[in-house]
Amino acid sequence: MSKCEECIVREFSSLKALNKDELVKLAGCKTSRIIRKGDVIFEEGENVNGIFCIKDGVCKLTKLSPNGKDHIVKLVTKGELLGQRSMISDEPVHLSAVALEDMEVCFIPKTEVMGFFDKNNQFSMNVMKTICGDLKEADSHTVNMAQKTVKERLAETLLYLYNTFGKNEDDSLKIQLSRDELASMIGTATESCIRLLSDFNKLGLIELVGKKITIKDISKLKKISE
Amino acid sequence: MSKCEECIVREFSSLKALNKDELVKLAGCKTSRIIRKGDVIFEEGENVNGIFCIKDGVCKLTKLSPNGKDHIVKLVTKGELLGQRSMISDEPVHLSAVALEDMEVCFIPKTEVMGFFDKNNQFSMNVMKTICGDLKEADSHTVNMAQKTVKERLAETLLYLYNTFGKNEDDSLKIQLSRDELASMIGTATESCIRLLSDFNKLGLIELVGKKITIKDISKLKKISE
DNA sequence: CTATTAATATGATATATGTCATATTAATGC
DNA sequence: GCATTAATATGACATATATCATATTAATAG
Repeated sequence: MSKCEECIVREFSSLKALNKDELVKLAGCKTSRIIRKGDVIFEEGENVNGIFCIKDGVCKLTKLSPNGKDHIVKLVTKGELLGQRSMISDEPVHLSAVALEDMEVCFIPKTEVMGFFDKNNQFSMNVMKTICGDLKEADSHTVNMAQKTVKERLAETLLYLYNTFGKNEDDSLKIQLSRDELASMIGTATESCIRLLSDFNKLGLIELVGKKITIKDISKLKKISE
Repeated sequence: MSKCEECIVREFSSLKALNKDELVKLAGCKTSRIIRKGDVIFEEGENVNGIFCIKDGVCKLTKLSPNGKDHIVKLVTKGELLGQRSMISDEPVHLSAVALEDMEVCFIPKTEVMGFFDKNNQFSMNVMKTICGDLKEADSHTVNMAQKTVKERLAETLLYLYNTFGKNEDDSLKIQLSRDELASMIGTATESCIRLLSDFNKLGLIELVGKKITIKDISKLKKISE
């Protein structure tokens, strides 16, 4: 069983507030899992009863809309936690989590984590700040969806993917999303997404080679995204 | 100086976790204010350094989008708190608050509230749960904006206003929003909002008399909202 | 390696929604 | 009470985006 002390999640997440004893205790109750690309970690409405620590990989959080389409609400990557809101609210998760790449995660049961809230105020504050950050981001997304055009949202999302997940040696975006997934992030039809990517390509803002997307003109994309 | 013990905000908000001593302390440091309809309580980017307790009235929380239009993110009413996220994140507020009616609010300085986080775990949990609820709601709004039509959103919003704020003796919606504000809630142009209201009126789903809106057919509105 | 399926791409068209113009009505100040 | 401004309403039109059809290309299974 690997040590939580040296884990990347401990370094970047709310867990950084835990002391040695607490981390040892954590290591004792966690379970590790390998998750394959496309696998479902949990599904909207499920009772998760704990949190996931992402040691490696990226997943999408999606929400089913009444019309039956999935919408990608957020991408979550290594170093981050999953399922905090649901645990605190003591409710089923309101989003589904699906791996976009092979992942390595640990699961910590709710009972264990809830104990830290009582005993470790810094941990509580960290979790709260994380969720507050999520809330701010969510509000901003809502306004973007309501006020920006699809083109603006696409430009913004491409820059977000570039800034958050970086690029490969050939400069293409490191994170691989299907056109369908990209469309589901920006809230549009797949065809519209493809069409606009095609337009951006023709304008020299990006380059499309197979599934690979390469950002060519950051400043122009920024301008388009407003 | 009025007592916090008997205040409606104490009854409904996270503050219900506070004991008598804590409430007395609160009463000593709070400042009361009357706010007139249309007045700004705080503006996006401001440092608020505390929270507001809404004793009476309703306000809108708005966010300015890059294109210069305001979007109404949320309505907040008596019994609720304002400015928690900003206080916890230790950041400027990311939304503006403007009174939709005459309001009565109390302001509690940050220093005072932050003390409760350390000493009163139930209070911490209450605040966390509130913010988690806001987050869930915000995600749901994002998906609605991305996936639903303006018509669906209008129907949904009318039902929300009806269910949350109730009706007058003449059955019209208690809360008074201008067409402009309603449009800014559902994320559309004022003219489109007016047009759809007009359509709903002709279909007998609602009744329009001056600014007053009366819900006539809840189940059909529900159907439209999906 | 080939067959089958899924993903990407593009055209044609329909439709929802935004924008601009202009009434009409209500609210407000003097 | 009248003038001025703001809010509501409606028409005409432009345009962004969705939908449906159909290639084309890539991925996958057998």
